[in-house]
Amino acid sequence: MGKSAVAKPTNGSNSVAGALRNFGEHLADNGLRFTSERRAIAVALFETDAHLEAEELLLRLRRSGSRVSRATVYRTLDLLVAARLARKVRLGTDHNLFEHILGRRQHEHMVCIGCGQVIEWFDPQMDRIVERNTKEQGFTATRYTVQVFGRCANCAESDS
Amino acid sequence: MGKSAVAKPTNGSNSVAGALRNFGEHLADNGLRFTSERRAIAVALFETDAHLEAEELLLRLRRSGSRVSRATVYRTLDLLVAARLARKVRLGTDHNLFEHILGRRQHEHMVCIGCGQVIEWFDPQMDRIVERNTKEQGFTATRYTVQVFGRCANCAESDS
DNA sequence: ATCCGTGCAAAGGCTTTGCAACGTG
DNA sequence: CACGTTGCAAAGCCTTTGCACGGAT
Repeated sequence: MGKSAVAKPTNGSNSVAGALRNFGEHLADNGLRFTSERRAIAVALFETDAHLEAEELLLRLRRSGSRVSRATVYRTLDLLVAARLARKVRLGTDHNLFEHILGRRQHEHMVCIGCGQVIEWFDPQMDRIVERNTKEQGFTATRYTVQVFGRCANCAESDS
Repeated sequence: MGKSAVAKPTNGSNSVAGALRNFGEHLADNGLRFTSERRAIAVALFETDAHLEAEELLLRLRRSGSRVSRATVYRTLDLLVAARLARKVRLGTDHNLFEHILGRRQHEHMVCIGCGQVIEWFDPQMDRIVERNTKEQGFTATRYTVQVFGRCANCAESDS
């Protein structure tokens, strides 16, 4: 398990530059090209800490003038995941969300079923629990995800 | 959180009868009918401890002579989930799996990316971790799920 | 030239839904 | 007779893919 990254400030503009460089290297290493479309998509994902669906990302790109296609968005997001610069997560809906992992440490999610808000959380004990239980089964874990559903403070309050 | 059920032997034929009764009550409470199709689908789900996709369930039903439609399978599975007799889970694929919860205690899953095997596990500390972290956020959790991906003992071994 | 990348539209795969026919209370 | 149910096929949705065109090496 535990590639528990060092805690870093979340997403400063300089780290975006670094991540772009990493993406470029990953592409080069695989004989792929760092096109303007790929760059635009990577930047759009890197510049937000939100969990975006492909469609929303496409929208943002279009609003900022990029004319990339939906297909390229999906293809590039897969590349970013392969490059370990992004994560694809499923939070109770029928579609995928993408989040970058620029200097963000490993974390899990809480999803408010009232307003949809997503809260990130991290507990150092999670690794231990997973490790203990997988070892017990002779299982070698490579990754795990936890999703908690419920109501956030605001929504719980407005439950009259 | 914690509706951590009492641990009971998994799925004896008598508990199936009980669950069918519960299902019938749930339907009656909501002005719905306990049809032969619904009964057949419930039984098919109750009699296995596996995690089934709707299609597989449909196949089993057809093999055993029931001529239910795919639509009815989906509709009934939703009813079973609403009745809290089944759970719908997503284990890394693009489709849902269903599992009954007859006297099964709360549990999480480990999925082998080699052979697809699903191992159930439970750790009493999970509840505490979730409780502690949600409380910290003023979040009221109603449920949570954990999925661990990796290789099972067999598959890890055959990694030459 | 070769090979990778893009856009578009079509195809895919799972799931839901509209609708007419059907059965029960 | 009313109303819930079912089956079928069609529609929906997100995501992937085939293909021809274009660009970079």
